[in-house]
Amino acid sequence: MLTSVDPDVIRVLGDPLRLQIVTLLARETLCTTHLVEETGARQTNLSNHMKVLREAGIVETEPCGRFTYYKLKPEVLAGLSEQFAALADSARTATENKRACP
Amino acid sequence: MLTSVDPDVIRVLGDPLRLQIVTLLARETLCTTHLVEETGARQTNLSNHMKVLREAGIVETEPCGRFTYYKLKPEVLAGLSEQFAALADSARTATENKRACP
DNA sequence: CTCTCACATCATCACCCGCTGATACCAGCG
DNA sequence: CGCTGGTATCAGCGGGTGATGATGTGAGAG
Repeated sequence: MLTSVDPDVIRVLGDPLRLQIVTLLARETLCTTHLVEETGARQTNLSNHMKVLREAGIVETEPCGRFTYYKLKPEVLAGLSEQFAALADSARTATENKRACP
Repeated sequence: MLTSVDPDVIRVLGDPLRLQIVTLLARETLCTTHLVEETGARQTNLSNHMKVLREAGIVETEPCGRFTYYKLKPEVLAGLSEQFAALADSARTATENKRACP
């Protein structure tokens, strides 16, 4: 399969702050306040990034009183892992598949 | 390990054109001319992206006469795959690790 | 030797994107 | 209820980034 990885998800994870958020969320479920403390970013900035992550389907929200908890969707990361593994696998055999010079 | 994935590599792969290039190179080793044909992008544009991919350590160049062949470095993709797998694994158990509301 | 082609580099421009401040919304609590 | 605090949304600004054209370099053909 010519499974090209979904560029959107990768682009979303390409931002350093968002990647930090994802790394934090991979350890524990956190709410916005915690993320503000951990990252040092402004709340409004965080909220923006969380929206991006939400729309990319990487995180889920879970309201708890007036707090909003975020947790990762492991299957998305697992999917990425698989797709990269497939690319790596394909790349290993591609070294010999050299198209002729024109 | 709190192996946060390298943001640089991911950001490089976040660009749709570069991801297309990587997908193509995962199938066969190609030179710039082939990539121009396949992607429809300008040569100078391609060369820019190839430079980015080269500096990110994702591809290797192999001169062949006056042509330059590019091939992927599978270990980079494999590393990404592992790191995402680790994140996904960690995320699966993180759902219960909910930090208390402040 | 010279000319041509493949490729890389440089400088420039325009545009997208993330950061910021202001503001609206919603849930508890008194 | 009204107030307070946590969160989301919106408009605007500035910097980073990708696309483009001109130019340089090096290898092979004639």
